[in-house]
Amino acid sequence: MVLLSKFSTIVGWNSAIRESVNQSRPHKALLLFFQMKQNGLEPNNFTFPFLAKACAKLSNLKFSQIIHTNVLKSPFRSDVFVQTAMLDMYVKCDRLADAYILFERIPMRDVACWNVMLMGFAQLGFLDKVLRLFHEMRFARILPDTITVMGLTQASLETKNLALVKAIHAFGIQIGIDGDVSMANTWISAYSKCDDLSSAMAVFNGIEIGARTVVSWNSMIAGYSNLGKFLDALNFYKWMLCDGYRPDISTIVSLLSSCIQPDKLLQGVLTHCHGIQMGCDSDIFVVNALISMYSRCGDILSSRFLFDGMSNRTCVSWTAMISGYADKGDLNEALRLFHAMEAAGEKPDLVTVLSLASGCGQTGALELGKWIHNYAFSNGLRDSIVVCNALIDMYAKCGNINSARELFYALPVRTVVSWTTMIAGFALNGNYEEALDLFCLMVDLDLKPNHLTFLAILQACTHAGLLEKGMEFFDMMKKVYKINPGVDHYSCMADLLGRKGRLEEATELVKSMPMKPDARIWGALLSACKIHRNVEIGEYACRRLFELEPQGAVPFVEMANIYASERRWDEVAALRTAMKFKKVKKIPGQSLLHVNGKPHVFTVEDRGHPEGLLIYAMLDSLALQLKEEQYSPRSENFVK
DNA sequence: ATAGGGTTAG
Repeated sequence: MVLLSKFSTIVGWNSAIRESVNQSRPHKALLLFFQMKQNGLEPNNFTFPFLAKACAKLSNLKFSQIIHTNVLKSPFRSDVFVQTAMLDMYVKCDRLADAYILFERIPMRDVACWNVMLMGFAQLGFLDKVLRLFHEMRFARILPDTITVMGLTQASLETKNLALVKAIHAFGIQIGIDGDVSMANTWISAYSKCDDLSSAMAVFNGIEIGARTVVSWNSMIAGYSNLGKFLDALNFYKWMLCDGYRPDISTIVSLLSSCIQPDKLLQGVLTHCHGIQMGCDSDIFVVNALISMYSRCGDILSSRFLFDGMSNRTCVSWTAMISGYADKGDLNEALRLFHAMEAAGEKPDLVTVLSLASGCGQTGALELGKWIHNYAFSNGLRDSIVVCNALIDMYAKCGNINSARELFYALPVRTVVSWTTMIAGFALNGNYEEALDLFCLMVDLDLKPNHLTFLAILQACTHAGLLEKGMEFFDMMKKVYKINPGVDHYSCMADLLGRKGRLEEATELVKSMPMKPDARIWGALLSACKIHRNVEIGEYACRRLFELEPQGAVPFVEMANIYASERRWDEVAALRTAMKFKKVKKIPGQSLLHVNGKPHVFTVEDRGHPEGLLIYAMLDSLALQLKEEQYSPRSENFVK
């Protein structure tokens, strides 16, 4: 009886449709709309925006077009509310161009229309387009509101432009919208995405305590999580709980993403437990985050357990699982899942291809890499600069520098990442001259090298032994480009100086570093001392290295080699005893090769390979040939 | 009618 009266008027239908949309059941809303039409009732200006929202949530173009046709046939086709809803619907279905055409045809555009377009462009990262729209909007004397400023903030985020975020923040204060919580939340996340957590904190503290929302807390937690600061994130979470706020899915996902480091498995498991206790462990976002957390922390079996237990996997779930296997070096399983994904009707996207390509680079799987290349290009990813960069990197890491070069020169547009990848690729493959030439060309073209570009060129100089060039670039980086060198840059320079026998300068450089030198730097210095037989500095580096890694065998072995080269046998013997006493073991170096898609692992003096006899016979004959060519391989290892 | 935090990669 109640039902009958409810559905006898348009108002009844509208409220039912509104309810469905608000409960995140867009399909039900659309179904109600079709039933309503069958009952002979026509939608009005209140119905259409709800239907548009349903289509937007589904991101379904077909349904959107049906709704749009109904609008055009209705008397509400020039209602500005309805038109705005149509714009938003097309934007959410990734049809920005269609939306823009509609937008230009609206005679009386109010602030909401402009905001929809602005947001659409902002979320795709078209900063210049957003700024132009904003200027046009001001020219049309439309007053910007909180949503406009949120759009501007989002657009400047894509380029991590902190100065622009600050300018927009100032503008927001100027027009008096800084008291709005949603606005403050946007600024919190904007600042934290630009790595300026003190500004984010200042905005957070500026919100009245009673006015804070779960989103305010989540934004702060996400800010710390993205920088890998688990403890700070967890403290914020604790305060949030103390203040009586209930965490939601985003809170748990953010906390999980701060555990994505090999040594944070325990934190990850505890967060998982807490998520279960809070009842948010079955949400697809949380499960996806868990899969990637477990696999990145090295516990791929837990990832797989969760993955296998999922009832509906999205592209993200598959990709998280695939990249877990690819990073681990298990390309067979990664590929098997990739095919299973296609068979399950889920379309691999750009990220899936990127994960596989980087997996191929890491393991040197050239044949599979070629296949990925072909797959990417025949699936519309030819124009993706990110994919091309990943492929260049993959070819370079697999040692196929010609294919890498070919791809690079064929690119229609190149980003700094493309240049950097290519320079690093040349450096890795011993094409030092090409690396230097490319770097100079880049500078000539007025492109700005970044800290990674400089790292690549310094590595090229180090491996080629070009001391003057290296120093020149190191200076250029600091003085011309105002980039502060990181640990890796110092490491390169110390290595370069050390190889050239300038051990005192190398030591001075390491001591002058503004950050704590890591084990690799002391290791590089130590092996330089080995080449140049410097006991004094060697002992110093050895001690520093021992402080950092008490269980490592490398300092013992290297130092023993230095003593041995000076024929100081007593010290060699003492070191050997110390090694036995400390129970340090040297893990033998390994070499990995892919032959016909199969990995082959070799260690020193390893005769275990099925074709070992043949391989070593081949090596012996190579050694003979080298001798005939008057090349004598050097071996400085007196101690094995 | 328009909006804020969260998953995969770099």
